[in-house]
Amino acid sequence: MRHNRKTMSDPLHAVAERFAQAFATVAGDIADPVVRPSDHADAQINGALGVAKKLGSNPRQVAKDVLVAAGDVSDMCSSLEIAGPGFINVTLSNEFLSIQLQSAMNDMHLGVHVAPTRLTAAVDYSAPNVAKEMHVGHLRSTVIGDCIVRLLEFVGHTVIRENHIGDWGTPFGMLIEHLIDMGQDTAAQELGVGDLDGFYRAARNAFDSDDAFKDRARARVVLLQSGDAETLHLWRTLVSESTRYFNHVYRLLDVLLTDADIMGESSYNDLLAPVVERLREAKLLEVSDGADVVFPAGFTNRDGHPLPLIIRKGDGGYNYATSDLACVIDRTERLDASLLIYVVGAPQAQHLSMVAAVAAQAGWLTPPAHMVHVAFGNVLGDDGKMLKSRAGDTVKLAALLEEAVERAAKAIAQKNPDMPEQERAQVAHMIGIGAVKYSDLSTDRVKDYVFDWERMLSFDGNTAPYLQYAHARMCSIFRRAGIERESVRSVSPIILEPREHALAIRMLQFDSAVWDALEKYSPHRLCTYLYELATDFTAFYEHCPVLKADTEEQRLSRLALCDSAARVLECGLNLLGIRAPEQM
RNA sequence: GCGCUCGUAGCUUAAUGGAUAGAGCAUCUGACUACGGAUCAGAAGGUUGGGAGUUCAAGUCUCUCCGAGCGCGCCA
Repeated sequence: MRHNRKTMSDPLHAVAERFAQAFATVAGDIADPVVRPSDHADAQINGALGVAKKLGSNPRQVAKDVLVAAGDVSDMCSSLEIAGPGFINVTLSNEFLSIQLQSAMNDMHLGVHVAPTRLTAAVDYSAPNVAKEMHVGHLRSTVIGDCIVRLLEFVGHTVIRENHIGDWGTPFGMLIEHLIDMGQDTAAQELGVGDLDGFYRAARNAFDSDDAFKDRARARVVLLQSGDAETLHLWRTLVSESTRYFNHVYRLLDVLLTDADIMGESSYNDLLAPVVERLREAKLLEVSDGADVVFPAGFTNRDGHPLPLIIRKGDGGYNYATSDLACVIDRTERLDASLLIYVVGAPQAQHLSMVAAVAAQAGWLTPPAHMVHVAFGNVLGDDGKMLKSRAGDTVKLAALLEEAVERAAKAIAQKNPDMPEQERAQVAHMIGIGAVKYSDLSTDRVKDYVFDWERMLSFDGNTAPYLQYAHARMCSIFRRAGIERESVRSVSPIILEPREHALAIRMLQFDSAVWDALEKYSPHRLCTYLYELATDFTAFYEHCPVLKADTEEQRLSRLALCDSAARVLECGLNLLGIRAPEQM
């Protein structure tokens, strides 16, 4: 009985739907019931206040009229009370919750409704540079982008992952010459073990200190751009050794990116000249200080004059604006994407909005197609400044992830010494990486956050290990009970106790939690939901005996609730890109 | 100078314009030979940076001031 749901499972939506007609009747027009979560009940209906204002009548009276107009809703609500200035407090009936929950749990998406219109989305994220180490700056883009990709796919959109790696430009002259000096095999080995920074530094050093090298490097750039076969071969060595290393980090990080997702800057080389041509044909191009530029409306520089987007530099070269525009064309015209997502740091906001403005003016980005900048803040050290290593340089992402796994392994060894060595290593990976990712995803992405090992690896509070532990407990009940989880999936839950009631509502809200996170491109909203789910579960678990339930019927019902909670939690963590071990 | 982002308990933070601003950590008080104590229950902690405005209702919207960060023509 597995199917894709078109309807929403969140009971608050059901309440809103049920009361919509009553509100229309009373208001004489379509009026939003304004159903919200409540501290005073399962939900509160706030719409009467607005309607009363419009009608010039008493809000409590409006609320009364709405209740009359709604008629018998006892199949959904066990109690409706008018409170305060005109709120309607709603308590949902246990029978209703039981039916809804069983239906949601029979669905392969656990009640999350599919997108009403399916889109093709291109998500631009991660984007490391060839021959440069990935550092914490890439962590956020990669982890947030990965989560957004998973969310989009989950609700049925088609997603094209775009890893826009930095594989082109003037630095490649010196990098290739350094590669030649080192010998390809030696260089490949150095790059292969991940010492990209050492390689880059050495090349830079030679470039700065050796004039002959500098001349060779400049000549090499020309060769590269003219497509010289030998030069391209050397360039490919650099790219492939680097991507091999990126893949090592991606596997460690447990994200979806593969080689198939790589669309480096070099991929757009042939599209750069057409960008200029098409802008010229569209009569948008102007010459300013020897450069070809476009002046999009509404942007000014520090003198208050129009701010240009430079399409072609005075020396005839292209720059990042050109290739970003080429990307827009490629994504809208070749890939037919209508949702262009950029998971890029907040400082690039102005640049991206200028690109969007020019693309729109040129007709390459016509509604409903649009660009979304999923901006994020910095990772800070405990001094409140950009995270740096003790020596003061950037923190290598790989080293940071390895430390996370080590720390998690230590914690497990201490708390669960009986776990076999090999399993411990796997679980340590899930917990360590999960902790890093969750700490990145669990606060509003636009803010900076402080990187804190202690806090992210704590088993208390809003952390990945806490959620993973809650999941492991849910699973362990079935081992104790000696039955398969699947065997309780046809049980219709009996909801009686307040904690069962609260847990059921929470699970049904997975639908809106996922959509809320997706619509705002804010993974932390899903994190908050999962944390609340975990705390609701532990409260239930504490107060409602499962294995020692009064009757066999109740025991099965509660086991079904445990299984459902585990499924929702695992699915939610999965959407965040975090694994949920069954034991830890 | 102009623009963007941020400012919430000691710390880390949440909150579709809705009632008494919700959590976690730390602190304090309870529950135990425990369905995994890697737990649960409770207490205390706030004039949401200041001020004004819009609204039946503002942490949320508008304006202004203060503070922090970032951006503002040929780097990406």
